[in-house]
Amino acid sequence: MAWDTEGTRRRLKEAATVEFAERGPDGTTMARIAERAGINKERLYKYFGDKQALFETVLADELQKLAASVPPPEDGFANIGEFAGRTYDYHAAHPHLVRLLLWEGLAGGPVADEANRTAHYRDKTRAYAAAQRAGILDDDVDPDHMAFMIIGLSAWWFSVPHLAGMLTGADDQTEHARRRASVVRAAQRLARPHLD
Amino acid sequence: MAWDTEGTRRRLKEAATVEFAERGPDGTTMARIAERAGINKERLYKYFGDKQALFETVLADELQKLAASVPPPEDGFANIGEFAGRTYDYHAAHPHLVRLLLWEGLAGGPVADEANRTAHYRDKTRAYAAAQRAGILDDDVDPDHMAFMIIGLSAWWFSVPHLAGMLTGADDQTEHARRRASVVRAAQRLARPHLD
DNA sequence: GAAAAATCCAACCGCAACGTTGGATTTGGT
DNA sequence: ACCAAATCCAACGTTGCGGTTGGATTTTTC
Repeated sequence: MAWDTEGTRRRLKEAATVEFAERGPDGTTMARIAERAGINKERLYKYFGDKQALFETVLADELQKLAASVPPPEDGFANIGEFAGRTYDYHAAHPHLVRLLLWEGLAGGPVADEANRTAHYRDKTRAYAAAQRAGILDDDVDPDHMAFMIIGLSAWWFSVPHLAGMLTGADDQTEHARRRASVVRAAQRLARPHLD
Repeated sequence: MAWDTEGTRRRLKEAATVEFAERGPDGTTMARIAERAGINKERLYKYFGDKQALFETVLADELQKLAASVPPPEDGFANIGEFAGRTYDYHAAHPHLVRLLLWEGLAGGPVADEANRTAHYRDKTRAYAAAQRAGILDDDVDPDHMAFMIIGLSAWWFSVPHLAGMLTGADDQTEHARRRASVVRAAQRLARPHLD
């Protein structure tokens, strides 16, 4: 088998993603990551530095994937509900991400990849503002807050799943669909113009 | 000084609340809790058992305080916006609680005080359902999901403060007021009946 | 075939944490 | 005065983790 340094790096990062999402930065051990990847623990340090750096790499990577998978719609949020729905779908398919995000916020350490993320959210806010000026979205709520709350509507379900469970019962197939529908409706009600 | 076992218990619990909220179950050490309380570490075990049990006690206690401080309004959610605003205010004044809740969800261990909490949420859902039947709230979204999302609108700001910061800038006094206003408006738009 | 790079392996250091224990000391009740 | 309960104190055993290191082994490259 040929040397495959990119593959090694990727396998380590994937294992780290799973472990970090599951147990958090504190609960995760470098030995477990290596074991899960089937690669010697010592490789981790050569490739990623220490644990904190590895965590930041993992999180930055996963955020990139989200941004690539759920781009802001070309219609300028004309169908904001479906946009929120697609965000919900992404989180449902990749529950790692929200968990990593929460671990990061709770730990209170450095914010991974902060410059890029800030720029990304600036663009997003601009897009919302443009949609408001165009009359596609209501301007009842400031664009940055609207962006933040739309994210929240989708992600909240995966942020406190035990609370969701106590309120709604176990989330089987039908409950999952029901939740998605609620997210879509809530986003519409929150952001679409209406007469009141 | 007289023996004050209740006071000892309370001081330990308060110290534990601060530490657990700040660093989470993993990051918190029993020694630090005792040190913060100014009480010998060994007392913790006599009073609360092990670390996990202490954490559950702390969380159950803080949830009781929230329920006592922000009761469902007597007007049956006629002013749902202000109700969400008061919830936001409580979280702003007691940022411990959301953090404890998130640590619990992420850790994935046993749910503290599950029976009482489930009952509490059942009642809450019933109250929302009644308000919907009375025409005070829109029935566009199922009552359990509405309750869950209203909680989310208030708590999301404190769940991912670093994300909020990247979107809105630092949260000084004015930003704080702005956020509260957005929560109030969002809750109204989400739940109040309107013609569309 | 030799040198260089990637990987594995195993052991190590230092440290910090959980939970316990055995006793000394203080306080309260009777 | 005496006994029981609450507290303090200091040390312990054990476990586990982060990060490093020195070398053996395999693969690539030239």
